[in-house]
Amino acid sequence: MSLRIALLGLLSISGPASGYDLTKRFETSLAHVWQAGHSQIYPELAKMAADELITVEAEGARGRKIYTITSDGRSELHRWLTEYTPTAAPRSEIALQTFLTPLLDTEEAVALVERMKADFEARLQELLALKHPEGKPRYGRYALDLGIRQARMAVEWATDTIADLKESAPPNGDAGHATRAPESPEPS
Amino acid sequence: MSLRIALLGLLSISGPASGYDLTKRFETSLAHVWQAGHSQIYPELAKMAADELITVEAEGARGRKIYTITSDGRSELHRWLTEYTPTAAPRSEIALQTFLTPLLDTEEAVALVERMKADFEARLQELLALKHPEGKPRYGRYALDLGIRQARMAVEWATDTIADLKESAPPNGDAGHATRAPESPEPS
DNA sequence: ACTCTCATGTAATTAGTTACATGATTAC
DNA sequence: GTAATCATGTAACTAATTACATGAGAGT
Repeated sequence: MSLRIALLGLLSISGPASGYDLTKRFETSLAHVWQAGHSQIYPELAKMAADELITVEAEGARGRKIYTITSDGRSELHRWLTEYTPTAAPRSEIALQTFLTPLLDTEEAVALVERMKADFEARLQELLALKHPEGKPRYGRYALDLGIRQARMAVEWATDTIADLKESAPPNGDAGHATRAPESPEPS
Repeated sequence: MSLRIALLGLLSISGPASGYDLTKRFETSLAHVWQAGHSQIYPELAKMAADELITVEAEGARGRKIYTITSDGRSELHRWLTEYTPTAAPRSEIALQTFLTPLLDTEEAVALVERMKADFEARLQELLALKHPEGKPRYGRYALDLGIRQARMAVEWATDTIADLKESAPPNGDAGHATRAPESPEPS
Protein backbone atom coordinates (compact mmCIF):
# COMPACT_ATOMS: atom_id res chain seq x y z
CA MET A 1 0.00 0.00 0.00
CA SER A 2 2.68 2.49 1.00
CA LEU A 3 4.63 2.10 -2.22
CA ARG A 4 1.47 3.07 -4.03
CA ILE A 5 1.09 6.14 -1.82
CA ALA A 6 4.71 7.14 -2.29
CA LEU A 7 4.28 6.97 -6.08
CA LEU A 8 1.03 8.95 -5.96
CA GLY A 9 2.76 11.50 -3.74
CA LEU A 10 5.64 11.97 -6.15
CA LEU A 11 3.29 12.31 -9.11
CA SER A 12 1.23 14.81 -7.16
CA ILE A 13 4.20 16.88 -6.04
CA SER A 14 6.25 17.06 -9.19
CA GLY A 15 3.81 16.22 -11.96
CA PRO A 16 3.75 13.56 -14.67
CA ALA A 17 6.68 11.18 -14.81
CA SER A 18 7.86 7.87 -16.19
CA GLY A 19 8.80 4.80 -14.18
CA TYR A 20 12.41 5.71 -14.70
CA ASP A 21 11.91 9.24 -13.40
CA LEU A 22 10.10 7.92 -10.35
CA THR A 23 12.85 5.41 -9.67
CA LYS A 24 15.36 8.29 -9.69
CA ARG A 25 13.24 10.27 -7.28
CA PHE A 26 13.18 7.35 -4.90
CA GLU A 27 16.96 7.49 -4.98
CA THR A 28 17.11 11.20 -4.26
CA SER A 29 14.29 13.02 -2.51
CA LEU A 30 12.57 9.99 -1.00
CA ALA A 31 15.75 8.09 -0.21
CA HIS A 32 15.55 8.62 3.54
CA VAL A 33 11.85 8.00 3.79
CA TRP A 34 10.91 5.08 1.56
CA GLN A 35 12.94 2.75 -0.58
CA ALA A 36 11.99 0.95 -3.77
CA GLY A 37 13.82 -0.34 -6.80
CA HIS A 38 12.66 -0.27 -10.40
CA SER A 39 11.69 -3.94 -10.33
CA GLN A 40 9.08 -3.12 -7.76
CA ILE A 41 8.03 0.20 -9.27
CA TYR A 42 7.23 -0.86 -12.84
CA PRO A 43 4.75 -3.61 -11.92
CA GLU A 44 3.15 -1.39 -9.30
CA LEU A 45 2.61 1.40 -11.83
CA ALA A 46 0.92 -1.10 -14.15
CA LYS A 47 -1.43 -2.18 -11.34
CA MET A 48 -2.16 1.41 -10.41
CA ALA A 49 -3.02 2.22 -14.02
CA ALA A 50 -5.36 -0.80 -14.06
CA ASP A 51 -7.02 0.61 -10.92
CA GLU A 52 -7.26 4.02 -12.62
CA LEU A 53 -5.29 5.88 -9.98
CA ILE A 54 -2.93 7.00 -12.73
CA THR A 55 -3.09 7.14 -16.53
CA VAL A 56 -0.64 7.09 -19.38
CA GLU A 57 -1.03 10.60 -20.74
CA ALA A 58 1.81 10.50 -23.21
CA GLU A 59 4.34 8.11 -24.60
CA GLY A 60 7.80 9.53 -25.07
CA ALA A 61 10.83 8.27 -26.93
CA ARG A 62 11.59 4.52 -26.91
CA GLY A 63 8.34 3.41 -25.28
CA ARG A 64 8.71 5.77 -22.36
CA LYS A 65 5.32 5.95 -20.64
CA ILE A 66 4.47 9.18 -18.87
CA TYR A 67 2.08 8.62 -15.99
CA THR A 68 -0.25 11.27 -14.63
CA ILE A 69 -2.21 11.08 -11.39
CA THR A 70 -6.00 10.95 -11.80
CA SER A 71 -8.58 12.46 -9.47
CA ASP A 72 -9.19 8.95 -8.10
CA GLY A 73 -5.48 8.83 -7.33
CA ARG A 74 -5.57 12.21 -5.66
CA SER A 75 -8.46 11.26 -3.42
CA GLU A 76 -6.83 7.96 -2.51
CA LEU A 77 -3.70 9.87 -1.51
CA HIS A 78 -5.68 12.47 0.40
CA ARG A 79 -7.64 9.81 2.23
CA TRP A 80 -4.45 8.00 3.26
CA LEU A 81 -2.93 11.21 4.60
CA THR A 82 -5.98 12.32 6.53
CA GLU A 83 -7.53 9.04 7.68
CA TYR A 84 -4.87 6.36 7.91
CA THR A 85 -2.84 6.04 11.09
CA PRO A 86 0.42 4.16 10.58
CA THR A 87 1.12 1.44 13.08
CA ALA A 88 4.91 1.92 13.17
CA ALA A 89 5.70 -1.80 12.74
CA PRO A 90 8.69 -2.22 15.01
CA ARG A 91 11.25 -4.02 12.91
CA SER A 92 14.62 -2.41 13.24
CA GLU A 93 17.87 -4.31 12.99
CA ILE A 94 19.64 -1.59 14.93
CA ALA A 95 17.14 -1.85 17.76
CA LEU A 96 17.60 -5.62 17.68
CA GLN A 97 21.37 -5.32 18.00
CA THR A 98 20.82 -2.86 20.80
CA PHE A 99 18.46 -5.24 22.53
CA LEU A 100 20.95 -8.09 22.32
CA THR A 101 23.99 -6.03 23.34
CA PRO A 102 24.12 -7.57 26.83
CA LEU A 103 25.01 -10.92 25.23
CA LEU A 104 28.42 -9.52 24.38
CA ASP A 105 31.21 -8.89 26.83
CA THR A 106 31.99 -5.27 27.57
CA GLU A 107 34.71 -4.69 24.99
CA GLU A 108 32.63 -6.17 22.20
CA ALA A 109 29.57 -4.25 23.30
CA VAL A 110 31.50 -0.99 23.35
CA ALA A 111 32.87 -1.72 19.88
CA LEU A 112 29.37 -2.41 18.60
CA VAL A 113 27.89 0.79 19.99
CA GLU A 114 30.89 2.78 18.77
CA ARG A 115 30.32 1.43 15.28
CA MET A 116 26.68 2.46 15.54
CA LYS A 117 27.67 5.90 16.74
CA ALA A 118 29.93 6.41 13.74
CA ASP A 119 27.04 5.40 11.45
CA PHE A 120 24.65 7.78 13.17
CA GLU A 121 27.17 10.59 12.86
CA ALA A 122 27.69 9.90 9.18
CA ARG A 123 23.96 9.89 8.64
CA LEU A 124 23.60 13.16 10.52
CA GLN A 125 26.22 14.84 8.34
CA GLU A 126 24.55 13.48 5.22
CA LEU A 127 21.18 14.87 6.26
CA LEU A 128 22.60 18.22 7.34
CA ALA A 129 24.12 18.55 3.90
CA LEU A 130 20.63 18.25 2.37
CA LYS A 131 19.30 21.18 4.34
CA HIS A 132 18.44 24.19 2.18
CA PRO A 133 20.59 23.30 -0.82
CA GLU A 134 19.46 26.52 -2.53
CA GLY A 135 18.46 28.37 0.58
CA LYS A 136 14.75 27.82 0.08
CA PRO A 137 12.23 25.57 1.76
CA ARG A 138 11.60 22.29 0.02
CA TYR A 139 9.09 19.52 -0.06
CA GLY A 140 10.08 17.05 2.55
CA ARG A 141 11.62 19.57 4.89
CA TYR A 142 9.58 18.31 7.84
CA ALA A 143 10.71 14.78 7.10
CA LEU A 144 14.28 16.03 6.83
CA ASP A 145 13.99 17.84 10.13
CA LEU A 146 12.66 14.68 11.76
CA GLY A 147 15.54 12.67 10.31
CA ILE A 148 18.12 15.16 11.57
CA ARG A 149 16.68 15.16 15.06
CA GLN A 150 16.55 11.40 15.01
CA ALA A 151 20.20 11.09 14.01
CA ARG A 152 21.27 13.62 16.64
CA MET A 153 19.31 11.76 19.32
CA ALA A 154 20.89 8.48 18.26
CA VAL A 155 24.40 9.93 18.53
CA GLU A 156 23.63 11.11 22.05
CA TRP A 157 22.19 7.73 22.99
CA ALA A 158 25.31 6.00 21.69
CA THR A 159 27.60 8.34 23.61
CA ASP A 160 25.71 7.75 26.85
CA THR A 161 25.46 4.01 26.30
CA ILE A 162 29.19 3.68 25.68
CA ALA A 163 29.83 5.56 28.91
CA ASP A 164 27.39 3.34 30.76
CA LEU A 165 28.93 0.16 29.39
CA LYS A 166 32.42 1.30 30.38
CA GLU A 167 31.27 2.35 33.81
CA SER A 168 29.40 -0.83 34.67
CA ALA A 169 32.46 -2.94 33.83
CA PRO A 170 35.66 -0.88 34.16
CA PRO A 171 38.71 -2.33 32.37
CA ASN A 172 40.83 -2.52 35.55
CA GLY A 173 40.03 -3.27 39.18
CA ASP A 174 40.70 0.30 40.36
CA ALA A 175 38.58 0.72 43.48
CA GLY A 176 39.53 4.36 44.04
CA HIS A 177 36.22 5.74 42.85
CA ALA A 178 33.85 3.05 44.02
CA THR A 179 31.21 5.51 45.04
CA ARG A 180 28.62 3.91 42.81
CA ALA A 181 27.66 0.27 42.91
CA PRO A 182 28.10 -1.36 39.50
CA GLU A 183 24.80 -2.50 38.07
CA SER A 184 24.64 -6.27 38.31
CA PRO A 185 23.89 -8.03 35.05
CA GLU A 186 20.83 -10.21 35.11
CA PRO A 187 21.57 -13.79 34.09
CA SER A 188 19.01 -15.88 32.23
CA MET B 1 17.74 -13.35 8.63
CA SER B 2 16.79 -11.04 11.47
CA LEU B 3 13.91 -13.19 12.62
CA ARG B 4 16.41 -16.00 13.00
CA ILE B 5 18.70 -13.76 15.05
CA ALA B 6 15.85 -12.59 17.25
CA LEU B 7 14.92 -16.21 17.97
CA LEU B 8 18.53 -17.16 18.70
CA GLY B 9 18.80 -14.14 20.95
CA LEU B 10 15.73 -15.10 22.97
CA LEU B 11 16.92 -18.68 23.31
CA SER B 12 20.33 -17.43 24.39
CA ILE B 13 19.00 -14.95 26.93
CA SER B 14 16.27 -16.94 28.59
CA GLY B 15 17.13 -20.54 27.79
CA PRO B 16 15.21 -23.37 26.12
CA ALA B 17 11.70 -22.63 24.96
CA SER B 18 8.91 -23.83 22.69
CA GLY B 19 7.52 -22.02 19.67
CA TYR B 20 4.63 -20.93 21.79
CA ASP B 21 6.88 -19.50 24.47
CA LEU B 22 8.90 -17.64 21.89
CA THR B 23 5.77 -16.22 20.32
CA LYS B 24 4.77 -14.88 23.73
CA ARG B 25 8.18 -13.30 24.20
CA PHE B 26 7.82 -11.51 20.87
CA GLU B 27 4.62 -10.04 22.24
CA THR B 28 6.25 -8.86 25.44
CA SER B 29 9.96 -8.16 25.72
CA LEU B 30 10.70 -7.89 22.01
CA ALA B 31 7.47 -6.12 21.11
CA HIS B 32 9.09 -2.75 20.52
CA VAL B 33 12.09 -4.09 18.66
CA TRP B 34 10.99 -6.87 16.33
CA GLN B 35 7.62 -8.26 15.45
CA ALA B 36 6.64 -11.78 14.38
CA GLY B 37 3.59 -13.95 14.65
CA HIS B 38 3.42 -17.68 15.30
CA SER B 39 2.80 -18.46 11.64
CA GLN B 40 6.21 -17.06 10.86
CA ILE B 41 7.94 -18.45 13.93
CA TYR B 42 7.04 -22.14 13.65
CA PRO B 43 8.37 -22.66 10.12
CA GLU B 44 11.48 -20.65 10.91
CA LEU B 45 12.24 -22.81 13.95
CA ALA B 46 11.93 -25.91 11.77
CA LYS B 47 14.42 -24.46 9.27
CA MET B 48 16.80 -23.44 12.05
CA ALA B 49 16.67 -26.97 13.47
CA ALA B 50 17.46 -28.32 10.00
CA ASP B 51 20.45 -25.96 9.88
CA GLU B 52 21.47 -27.17 13.36
CA LEU B 53 21.39 -23.75 14.96
CA ILE B 54 18.93 -25.15 17.49
CA THR B 55 17.90 -28.64 18.60
CA VAL B 56 14.84 -30.24 20.10
CA GLU B 57 16.12 -31.19 23.52
CA ALA B 58 12.86 -32.30 25.03
CA GLU B 59 9.29 -32.85 24.01
CA GLY B 60 6.71 -31.73 26.54
CA ALA B 61 3.00 -32.37 26.82
CA ARG B 62 0.88 -32.50 23.63
CA GLY B 63 3.75 -32.43 21.17
CA ARG B 64 5.34 -29.35 22.68
CA LYS B 65 8.88 -29.14 21.32
CA ILE B 66 11.48 -27.47 23.50
CA TYR B 67 14.23 -25.89 21.45
CA THR B 68 17.74 -25.24 22.74
CA ILE B 69 20.39 -23.12 21.07
CA THR B 70 23.45 -25.05 19.83
CA SER B 71 27.02 -23.79 19.73
CA ASP B 72 26.58 -23.25 15.99
CA GLY B 73 23.62 -21.09 16.88
CA ARG B 74 25.59 -19.16 19.44
CA SER B 75 28.41 -18.43 17.05
CA GLU B 76 25.98 -17.36 14.32
CA LEU B 77 24.42 -14.95 16.80
CA HIS B 78 27.77 -13.70 18.00
CA ARG B 79 28.97 -13.16 14.46
CA TRP B 80 25.87 -11.19 13.55
CA LEU B 81 26.29 -8.94 16.58
CA THR B 82 29.97 -8.28 16.07
CA GLU B 83 30.36 -8.30 12.28
CA TYR B 84 27.09 -7.35 10.66
CA THR B 85 26.27 -3.68 10.16
CA PRO B 86 22.55 -3.06 9.62
CA THR B 87 21.67 -0.81 6.72
CA ALA B 88 18.63 0.83 8.37
CA ALA B 89 16.32 0.30 5.39
CA PRO B 90 14.35 3.52 5.36
CA ARG B 91 10.74 2.44 5.16
CA SER B 92 8.62 4.31 7.60
CA GLU B 93 4.98 5.15 7.02
CA ILE B 94 5.20 7.96 9.53
CA ALA B 95 8.15 9.50 7.70
CA LEU B 96 6.20 9.13 4.46
CA GLN B 97 3.21 10.96 5.87
CA THR B 98 5.59 13.60 7.15
CA PHE B 99 7.19 13.93 3.76
CA LEU B 100 3.83 14.36 2.06
CA THR B 101 2.41 16.78 4.62
CA PRO B 102 2.80 19.82 2.31
CA LEU B 103 0.16 18.28 0.03
CA LEU B 104 -2.45 19.06 2.64
CA ASP B 105 -3.79 22.48 3.45
CA THR B 106 -2.71 23.95 6.76
CA GLU B 107 -5.64 22.77 8.88
CA GLU B 108 -5.37 19.21 7.63
CA ALA B 109 -1.61 19.21 8.07
CA VAL B 110 -1.93 20.47 11.63
CA ALA B 111 -4.53 17.79 12.37
CA LEU B 112 -2.23 15.12 10.95
CA VAL B 113 0.78 16.19 12.98
CA GLU B 114 -1.35 16.55 16.10
CA ARG B 115 -2.55 13.00 15.63
CA MET B 116 1.05 11.88 15.31
CA LYS B 117 2.00 13.80 18.41
CA ALA B 118 -0.70 12.06 20.42
CA ASP B 119 0.60 8.70 19.19
CA PHE B 120 4.18 9.58 20.10
CA GLU B 121 3.07 10.68 23.55
CA ALA B 122 1.15 7.47 24.09
CA ARG B 123 4.14 5.47 23.03
CA LEU B 124 6.39 7.44 25.34
CA GLN B 125 4.13 6.73 28.31
CA GLU B 126 3.98 3.06 27.38
CA LEU B 127 7.76 2.81 27.26
CA LEU B 128 8.27 4.79 30.44
CA ALA B 129 5.98 2.31 32.18
CA LEU B 130 8.33 -0.51 31.18
CA LYS B 131 11.30 1.12 32.86
CA HIS B 132 12.52 -0.78 35.93
CA PRO B 133 9.36 -2.72 36.63
CA GLU B 134 11.02 -4.26 39.68
CA GLY B 135 13.67 -1.61 40.15
CA LYS B 136 16.44 -3.64 38.60
CA PRO B 137 18.26 -3.45 35.28
CA ARG B 138 16.91 -5.72 32.58
CA TYR B 139 17.91 -7.20 29.30
CA GLY B 140 16.88 -4.78 26.65
CA ARG B 141 17.39 -1.69 28.77
CA TYR B 142 19.58 -0.01 26.16
CA ALA B 143 16.94 -0.67 23.54
CA LEU B 144 14.31 0.68 25.90
CA ASP B 145 16.37 3.79 26.54
CA LEU B 146 16.76 4.32 22.81
CA GLY B 147 13.01 3.92 22.32
CA ILE B 148 12.22 6.41 25.07
CA ARG B 149 14.60 9.01 23.66
CA GLN B 150 13.15 8.44 20.22
CA ALA B 151 9.59 8.96 21.41
CA ARG B 152 10.57 12.10 23.32
CA MET B 153 12.36 13.50 20.28
CA ALA B 154 9.33 12.76 18.11
CA VAL B 155 7.01 14.61 20.50
CA GLU B 156 9.30 17.65 20.35
CA TRP B 157 9.45 17.48 16.59
CA ALA B 158 5.67 17.34 16.38
CA THR B 159 5.30 20.31 18.71
CA ASP B 160 7.72 22.42 16.68
CA THR B 161 6.24 21.34 13.38
CA ILE B 162 2.72 22.24 14.46
CA ALA B 163 3.99 25.67 15.47
CA ASP B 164 5.78 26.08 12.15
CA LEU B 165 2.72 25.05 10.17
CA LYS B 166 0.53 27.51 12.05
CA GLU B 167 3.05 30.29 11.68
CA SER B 168 3.64 29.90 7.96
CA ALA B 169 -0.10 30.11 7.27
CA PRO B 170 -1.86 31.97 10.07
CA PRO B 171 -5.66 31.40 10.25
CA ASN B 172 -6.51 35.10 9.92
CA GLY B 173 -5.02 37.97 7.99
CA ASP B 174 -3.79 39.81 11.09
CA ALA B 175 -0.78 41.85 9.96
CA GLY B 176 0.00 43.25 13.42
CA HIS B 177 2.99 40.97 13.99
CA ALA B 178 4.34 40.66 10.49
CA THR B 179 7.93 40.92 11.58
CA ARG B 180 8.79 37.65 9.95
CA ALA B 181 8.17 36.88 6.32
CA PRO B 182 6.07 33.74 5.91
CA GLU B 183 7.95 30.99 4.14
CA SER B 184 6.63 30.71 0.64
CA PRO B 185 5.41 27.25 -0.27
CA GLU B 186 7.06 25.72 -3.30
CA PRO B 187 4.50 24.71 -5.92
CA SER B 188 5.01 21.61 -8.04
C1' DA C 1 -20.85 -31.37 28.21
C1' DC C 2 -18.85 -27.00 27.29
C1' DT C 3 -15.70 -23.38 26.93
C1' DC C 4 -11.21 -21.26 27.39
C1' DT C 5 -6.50 -21.18 26.81
C1' DC C 6 -2.71 -23.77 25.30
C1' DA C 7 -0.26 -25.26 21.31
C1' DT C 8 1.15 -26.25 16.60
C1' DG C 9 0.85 -26.17 12.26
C1' DT C 10 -0.43 -25.02 6.77
C1' DA C 11 -2.23 -22.15 2.81
C1' DA C 12 -2.85 -18.13 0.24
C1' DT C 13 -1.55 -13.71 -0.61
C1' DT C 14 1.21 -9.45 -0.67
C1' DA C 15 5.64 -7.02 -0.32
C1' DG C 16 10.31 -6.70 -1.24
C1' DT C 17 15.12 -8.24 -3.08
C1' DT C 18 18.32 -9.93 -6.36
C1' DA C 19 19.33 -11.47 -10.66
C1' DC C 20 18.44 -11.84 -15.48
C1' DA C 21 17.36 -9.86 -20.05
C1' DT C 22 16.94 -6.56 -23.70
C1' DG C 23 17.10 -2.66 -26.58
C1' DA C 24 17.58 2.63 -27.67
C1' DT C 25 20.28 6.89 -27.52
C1' DT C 26 24.26 9.73 -26.55
C1' DA C 27 29.07 10.91 -26.12
C1' DC C 28 33.60 9.86 -27.51
C1' DG D 1 32.23 1.31 -33.41
C1' DT D 2 31.96 1.06 -28.61
C1' DA D 3 31.01 2.25 -24.07
C1' DA D 4 27.94 4.58 -20.89
C1' DT D 5 23.63 5.75 -19.60
C1' DC D 6 18.79 5.65 -20.45
C1' DA D 7 14.79 2.83 -20.04
C1' DT D 8 11.69 -1.03 -19.29
C1' DG D 9 10.56 -5.10 -18.13
C1' DT D 10 10.36 -10.45 -16.04
C1' DA D 11 11.75 -14.37 -12.96
C1' DA D 12 13.04 -16.50 -8.83
C1' DC D 13 13.31 -16.12 -4.26
C1' DT D 14 12.73 -14.54 0.64
C1' DA D 15 9.97 -12.21 4.14
C1' DA D 16 5.75 -11.15 6.22
C1' DT D 17 0.51 -11.01 6.84
C1' DT D 18 -3.95 -12.99 7.14
C1' DA D 19 -6.77 -16.66 7.26
C1' DC D 20 -7.73 -21.48 7.89
C1' DA D 21 -7.47 -25.81 10.52
C1' DT D 22 -6.93 -28.88 14.32
C1' DG D 23 -6.54 -30.96 18.67
C1' DA D 24 -5.16 -31.42 23.83
C1' DG D 25 -5.84 -30.15 28.65
C1' DA D 26 -7.99 -27.48 32.44
C1' DG D 27 -11.67 -25.41 34.80
C1' DT D 28 -16.64 -25.08 35.59
